Amino acid sequence: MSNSKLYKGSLTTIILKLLTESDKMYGYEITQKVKELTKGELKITEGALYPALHKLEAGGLLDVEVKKVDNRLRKYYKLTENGTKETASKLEELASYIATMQALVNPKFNLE
Amino acid sequence: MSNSKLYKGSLTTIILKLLTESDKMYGYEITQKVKELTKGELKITEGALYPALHKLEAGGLLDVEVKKVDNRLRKYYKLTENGTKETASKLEELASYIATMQALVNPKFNLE
DNA sequence: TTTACATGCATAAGAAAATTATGTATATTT
DNA sequence: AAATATACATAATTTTCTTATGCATGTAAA
Repeated sequence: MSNSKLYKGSLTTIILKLLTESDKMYGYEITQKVKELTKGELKITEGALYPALHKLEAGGLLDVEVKKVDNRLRKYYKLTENGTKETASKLEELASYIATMQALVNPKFNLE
Repeated sequence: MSNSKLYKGSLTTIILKLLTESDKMYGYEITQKVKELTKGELKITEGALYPALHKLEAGGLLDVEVKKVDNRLRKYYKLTENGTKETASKLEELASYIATMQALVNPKFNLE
């Protein structure tokens, strides 16, 4: 992660969401995808990414498959069934967070 | 703070923003105002709030004025000139964060 | 009447999640 | 040959929060 402190806490949500779209991804690929989607605004550091992936795996949300491509190791991660459920929950939390912050910061947005 | 991990990093922004609207506020008042504005969804804990206020004061973004009301102490905080500038910057960061997260999570929102 | 809840401040211990700094290794580009 | 890109990983430190605790006054409920 980088730049704004606000990104703290959202890395897991980002990883899970990307995996709902791509079936399986490896770590480096995730960093590149995020950089591309955010026009370089968000750069995920390895020090944040790899521990996060390991934790998601340990928690049963991701499965791993190691492959050797071009003589280099890749660890492909994919969502488990439980991971898919958790992703939906995380995305709801994010939507809720955004709505709450807009209500706080912008009087035009009122919570129902 | 409470509930979602996503609130990490946004407490300072919330405090500063509220102070642009209310001229001066004291700690307990801030907790109640946030609870009210978010329909109870976000509860700021004292363990997070008071250190945050002290840090903002130490950083020159807030000024303090102690008053005794109903035989109880209140520490009223207000934005300094520098605090007002920093608030604008923090609010831009928040808007940027929201736009970025929506681009990541919702393909309909694309960054320009 | 005393017990709970509300108001008002504060700090300390610990957890969570990042940053920064390294380390290893191979492949490609300059 | 050196720099950059690809690909993983961990350790030390920092930031920011939660949880727990402490003090003090005022009011409502049992």
